[in-house]
Amino acid sequence: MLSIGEFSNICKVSTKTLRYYAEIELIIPDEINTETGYRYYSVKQLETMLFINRLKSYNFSLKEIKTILESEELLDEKLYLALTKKKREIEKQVQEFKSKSDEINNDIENLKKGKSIMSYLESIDVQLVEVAKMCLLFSRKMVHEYEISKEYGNSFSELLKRIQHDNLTMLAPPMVLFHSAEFSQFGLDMEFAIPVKEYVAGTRDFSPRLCLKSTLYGSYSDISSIYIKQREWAEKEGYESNNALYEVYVTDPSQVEKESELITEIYYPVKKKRGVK
Amino acid sequence: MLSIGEFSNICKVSTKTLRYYAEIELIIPDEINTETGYRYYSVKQLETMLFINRLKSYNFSLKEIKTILESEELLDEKLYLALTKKKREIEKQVQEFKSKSDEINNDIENLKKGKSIMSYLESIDVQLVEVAKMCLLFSRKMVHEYEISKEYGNSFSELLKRIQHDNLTMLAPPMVLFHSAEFSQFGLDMEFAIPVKEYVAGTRDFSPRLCLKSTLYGSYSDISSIYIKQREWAEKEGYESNNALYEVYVTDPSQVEKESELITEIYYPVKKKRGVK
DNA sequence: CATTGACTTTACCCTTAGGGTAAGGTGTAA
DNA sequence: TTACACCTTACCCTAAGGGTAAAGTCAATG
Repeated sequence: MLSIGEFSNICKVSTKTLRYYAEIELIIPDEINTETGYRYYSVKQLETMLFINRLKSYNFSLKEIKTILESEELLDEKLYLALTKKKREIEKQVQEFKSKSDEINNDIENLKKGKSIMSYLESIDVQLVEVAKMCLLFSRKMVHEYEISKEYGNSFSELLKRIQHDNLTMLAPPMVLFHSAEFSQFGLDMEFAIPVKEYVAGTRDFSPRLCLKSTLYGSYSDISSIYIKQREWAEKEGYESNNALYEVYVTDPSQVEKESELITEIYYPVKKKRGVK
Repeated sequence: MLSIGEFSNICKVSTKTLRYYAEIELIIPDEINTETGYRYYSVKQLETMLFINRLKSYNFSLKEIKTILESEELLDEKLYLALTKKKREIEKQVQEFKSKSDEINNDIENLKKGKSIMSYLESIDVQLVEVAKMCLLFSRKMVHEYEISKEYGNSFSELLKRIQHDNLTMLAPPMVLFHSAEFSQFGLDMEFAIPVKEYVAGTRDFSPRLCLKSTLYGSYSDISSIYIKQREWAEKEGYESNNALYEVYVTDPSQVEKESELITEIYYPVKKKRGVK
């Protein structure tokens, strides 16, 4: 039997770690003196520790390692699945890290040229536009976060089916109106809509009037910079929010191959602030 | 002025996070109502938040971001250095992740063949050998962890200088004896030594007698598996530790290009346990 | 046999970047 | 006035241990 110190020295794992692992029942000393509480490990446990370290080096969490260790009989099958999954995770991470690295490089180049790394903000343009009244075929619902991307597909395909079935005339690309800015308990209050020519059941008038309009090229993850630019513009020019924000999907997300080809117009309905010239 | 909720919605950062950032003074609301404690952010702070998010996406810690933000005047210089450093970190990580991925692949292949992922242990061989008495030119000292790799170079080059100066005859590659298994407050008790033919001042007899001998090919990071195999062997055959462990550097680490070309012999002095046949 | 020094135990606090929840105060529109 | 949405602080939780203290234990030494 090996004391915790000996075990620690042999497998190069701190005693602190060994005590922690015993606590979470990842590897429990084969023998514990009931009087003194001293932990004694068997030589056999050295290999277990080696196995744990190997999985740890593959970025498995201790919880994951524990479930693998506990699966006695099917260990190799479980291990195979776990390794395959972990490999995919790691490869995804590698991709992410590489793009981060590219972005950093880009910023570094900008800095060398004396440009701020936030200079991309200047390329976002905000226009004040008057949007004409239109007739929307719409479908408004509360959508939960986890079903949001599914709901895009569902709702628009429903609307498009309706358009085809009733032989309606699409006047503009599909759009979504956000009647709430955030997820409540019931989800997000979204209105999926397509401008059509004919006034029929299930359509309504929509007249946003004055709007700030910006165009987002590429990934949706940069959306906040658009919101920010619009806010800044409004603040500077003395406008304030007037209605629910909406977006127009100029390119069809389901038809676009690369995220970078997406084009989305962001409309922020505003009105002149009272007391501002 | 924007309430915390508005600010949160615009830049897509949770209110919880905003409160936390205020607490650690990363971004403090421009105005705080002294009566109600309500936080109000300025539109200008939206861009700061965007900047923070960008750095966060590059894996900067909040502490790092804070120091960057605090460097007002030299911001661009500091930023440049920080980005360059972070890029190197990320690229290093990518390399590490890639080798992990390769190792996982290797394990997966083994599993497919029905071999355990720990099967590499079987290729470590442990031999019981009788080591002849030798005369060591030695230098024993307490070495701290942070100076250990430096100390390898220093100590051996001193010993080699001595050998050259005194015209001694080297009989075997350099070695290190570990008189303590772990770092104490004063470091690790290491004896750097080279077997020589001549008995002169600064030499001593060394007679380990029976030893378990294993050879480590490649990186030192796999050392614990060797220790473990030797322990297992000793346990199985009824031997126990008899003296300080030592290593022989068959290849000169300073001359070897790739880690994988390193060859190190691990000697574990043992004796037969009493009461075992 | 007693003492010393190395080893071990439990217990408590700390780390990152917030998430979750509760209890209670605030703002505003009907 | 009353809802109801929004805001506040306070407390506990996460993962994987590191650091430290106070106290108990082991083995070798004198």
